[in-house]
Amino acid sequence: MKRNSDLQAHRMLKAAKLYCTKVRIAILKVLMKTDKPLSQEQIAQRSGKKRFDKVTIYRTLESLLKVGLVHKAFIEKRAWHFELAHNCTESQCHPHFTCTNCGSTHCLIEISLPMAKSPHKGFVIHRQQVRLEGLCPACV
Amino acid sequence: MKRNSDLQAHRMLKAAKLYCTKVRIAILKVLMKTDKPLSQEQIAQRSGKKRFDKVTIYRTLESLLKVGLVHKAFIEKRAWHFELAHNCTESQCHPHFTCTNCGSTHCLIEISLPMAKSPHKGFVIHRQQVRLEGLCPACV
DNA sequence: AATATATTTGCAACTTAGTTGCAATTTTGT
DNA sequence: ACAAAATTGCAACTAAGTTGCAAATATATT
Ligand SMILES: [Zn+2]
Ligand SMILES: [Zn+2]
Ligand SMILES: [Zn+2]
Ligand SMILES: [Zn+2]
Repeated sequence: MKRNSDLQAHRMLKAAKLYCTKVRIAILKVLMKTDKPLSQEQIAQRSGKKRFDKVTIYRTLESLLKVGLVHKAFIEKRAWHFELAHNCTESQCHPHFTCTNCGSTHCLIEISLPMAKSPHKGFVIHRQQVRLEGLCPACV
Repeated sequence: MKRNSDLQAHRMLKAAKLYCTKVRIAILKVLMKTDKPLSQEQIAQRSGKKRFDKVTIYRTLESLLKVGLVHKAFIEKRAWHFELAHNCTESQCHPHFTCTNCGSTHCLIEISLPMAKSPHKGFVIHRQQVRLEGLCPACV
C-alpha cells in the first residue's frame, strides 16, 4: 500500500539510475511536501521519528544533486538549503526572496528574469541565479 | 607622506563617522586594490606583515558593512567574500560570475539585469543579487 | 600635551555546518 | 539465496565565524 509520493520518488530514482534506498525516498518525500528550500537540519527533523544521520543526509543530497533532482537554493545562517529542481529551467532556477523584516524566505516561481548577456568579453554564461530582498506580504 | 589610498580611506571613514583605525584603513586599502571579492583569510594575507587577528577583521568588516562601505558579495567554500560597495547601485550589485571549469570568480560590472517585478503578491522588492555560472575566457 | 571617554583590538575558548575514513548494512542483479 | 556494488552510521575531524573580556587606541576636552 504505497503512497503516491513513494511511487513518484521511486520513479525519480529509477530514472536517475540511483539505488532506491529508504533515506533517498524519505528525503525526496520531505522535499516534495515543502514549498521552500530546507537545510540538512530541517530535513532531518521532518524525515520521520528515526532520525537519519546527518552524514547520510548530506551524502544523499549530494547524490541527488549530482543527477539533477535537487538544487542548492541558497545559504542562510551558514547552512545550505536544498529543494527539488522541478521549478527550474536548465538555465535558471526561480528567484528566492528573503524578507528583511521577518527573515522569512519564499520561492517566487512566477518571476523570471531575462538571462544576462555577457558583453563581448569571452564569458559564456550557462546558468544564473537570483536572490531578492525586501518586504514580504506579512510585513509590508 | 601619506599615499593617495590612505587619504581616500580616511575620507571614507570620516564620512561614515567611523574611527580611523589602522585596521580599517588597511582593510579598505586591500579592498581598493583588488578587482574581486576577498575572504577574511585573503584579506589577512594581504594586509601587511603583521597579520591582524581574524576576529578583528570580521568585526572591522561588520562595521564597514553597517555603514554601507562594503558588501558581502558571495559565499565560496563556506567563506564569505567581501568587496567595496562602489560598483553597486542602491538596488543591485553587479553580478558575480564563477567558472565551472577552473573555479575562478569575476565581477561583471558591465552587466545589469532589469529589476525583478513582483507579480501582484504583496512582495516589495528592494534589492536583487545575481550569480552567474559558465565558462570564463580562459576556459572557453 | 595631558586627561577622560568611547571605541576598537587581540586572545582564548567556543559553536556549528559540513567532511572523512571505515566497518557494518542494504540494494540490486543473477 | 548469493555475490558485487553501493549506501549507511558512527566517531573524529575541519574550519568559518562568534563571544566575552581585558588591554590598547582614537577622539574630544581641558
Ligand atoms: Zn516579512
Ligand atoms: Zn525555490
Ligand atoms: Zn575558467
Ligand atoms: Zn564584485
